[in-house]
Amino acid sequence: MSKKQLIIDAAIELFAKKGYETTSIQEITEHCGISKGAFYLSFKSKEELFLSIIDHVITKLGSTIDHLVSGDLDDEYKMYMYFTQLFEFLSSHRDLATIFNWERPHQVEKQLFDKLVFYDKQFSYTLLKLFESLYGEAIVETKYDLVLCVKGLLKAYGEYILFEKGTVNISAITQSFVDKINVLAKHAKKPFLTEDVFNNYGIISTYTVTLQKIEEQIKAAYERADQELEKESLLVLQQQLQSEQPSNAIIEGMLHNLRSFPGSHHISYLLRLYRRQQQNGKKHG
Amino acid sequence: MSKKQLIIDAAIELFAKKGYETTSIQEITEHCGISKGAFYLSFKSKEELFLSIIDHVITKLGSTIDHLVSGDLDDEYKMYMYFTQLFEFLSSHRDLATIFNWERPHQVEKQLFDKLVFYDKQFSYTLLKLFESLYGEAIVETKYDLVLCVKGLLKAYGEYILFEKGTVNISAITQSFVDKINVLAKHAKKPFLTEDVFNNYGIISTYTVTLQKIEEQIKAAYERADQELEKESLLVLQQQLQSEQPSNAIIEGMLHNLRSFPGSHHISYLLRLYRRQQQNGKKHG
DNA sequence: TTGACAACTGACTAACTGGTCATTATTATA
DNA sequence: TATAATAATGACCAGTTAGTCAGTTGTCAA
Repeated sequence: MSKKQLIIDAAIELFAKKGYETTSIQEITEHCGISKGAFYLSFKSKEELFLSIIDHVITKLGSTIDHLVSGDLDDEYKMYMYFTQLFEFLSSHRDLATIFNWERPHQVEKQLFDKLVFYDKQFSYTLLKLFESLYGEAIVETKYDLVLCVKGLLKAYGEYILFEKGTVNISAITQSFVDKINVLAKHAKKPFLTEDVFNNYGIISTYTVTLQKIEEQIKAAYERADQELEKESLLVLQQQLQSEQPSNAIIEGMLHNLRSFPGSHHISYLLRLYRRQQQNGKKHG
Repeated sequence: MSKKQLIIDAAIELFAKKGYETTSIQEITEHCGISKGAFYLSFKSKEELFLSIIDHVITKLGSTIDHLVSGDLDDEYKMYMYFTQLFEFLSSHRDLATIFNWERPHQVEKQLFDKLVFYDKQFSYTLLKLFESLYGEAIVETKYDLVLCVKGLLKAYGEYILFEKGTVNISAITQSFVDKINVLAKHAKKPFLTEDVFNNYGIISTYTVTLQKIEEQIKAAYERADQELEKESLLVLQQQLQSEQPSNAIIEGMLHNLRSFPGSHHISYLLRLYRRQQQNGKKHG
């Protein structure tokens, strides 16, 4: 196992137990039997470690779940599988999930906050699309409200899973969960979060990826990067985005160069979204 | 305004903005224009300040809501009013609610953790009783599950209120919320959290107040106390609890002596519960 | 065996923490 | 006004923190 992974694993365990603020780097290094100096060979700072862990969990969860959404399964079954995976992930990566559940970044820590807000919005958007294709016209008035409620239910169920020390019956919990979604979708007729209010709240659909936002991320990543290849790749990437006719191949190549670099997953995510938006724009325009 | 209140107000503002761990006493004292030494004239430590804030919020919320539960209003209306008060409290004490929502004590901070867990259980219990008297036999299988779900929904709605900077339509939000509870109570038929599972989870009804637990709290309070009257009152209270025939009058008197002492509210809460338990025990035994 | 290079160490720094206490300012009392 | 009592101060303490860097150790090719 790489040193980086060793540190991440120790940190996840300790952050889950004691919290980010109250866990010192000293403790982390002691816990995995390396020196303090060695830590700074792998990470530039404590904050970078934390960002790294977030990327870690997003990548891990994303790789098991993302393909589900884009697959062409039956919608009902898709939803069932989606939450099964989610609950399974929670129960098999309890420490990781505990950190996510407990550790809330305050607005002060800008980068961290933005990132989590972004993933949250993405998640909401995924749910919205799922519900739209499942229930169609029936929930046109209540769909935004439904998303909010389902996220709330998820928190309650998730917390139960994290709390419960023994094994959890994932199948039973998922069935119960999906039942509730069906019930709410079918019978709840007094939405609070309608589209109007919703746009103010701005959880989901109003979030558009702009070139500027991506460039900000690239710039931030550039400052964290230390290897030449990474730095150059980020520069090339930025140039491509600013040019009139960006080359698909070069962009893909740069992302490939950056794949082991913390934060690159987020950038490529943004890029994918951005391109999808552009295509939709063309279709509708 | 008393110095204590001045500090509490400043602390609430800063804790909400920056978090408990990352807010220093220096910052708090600077924010209200007093010296560091003056802080320690009002509070023994940073932790006591935090415990004080919790008591503060519980007392504030409790005094506006508690009488509702014990009053003899129509159940449906009672539920509506209950959540109205709750949402109103959230939106008019946003900083306070933000702290409660974001700041999670880790098991390490034993006293704090116990206290919050306790209030959480109390809240669950209140909901359970409310639902039982509202829906009766219809939810006998699903009531524990319903409590869990409602708490989840509450988190989602509550977070929306905290997030939303402008004014919030409390009436609309409550109607929507109550509608969801009704829908879930009527139609959700696949409970996950049945009584069995529930007892393991142990959120609610399995929580029994023992004399030992109360004595622990008194002991902890004794160590925090600095005035003679408080100390003596706590000692007398403990003696009364241990004696064969505790005197109601003395206990009430001691609680009265302690009413301005942080934490006394919690102790009297426990005592009320304990006595209720004893009475129920007699009835059923 | 040598030497170049990378990996690693842990004492060290500067800043900050919660908390203390001798000193000073303010107020009440005589 | 003089004296006692109380309130408030901020320099100071011991401890901890993230982060650094001169020096040691290990590795491997020549």
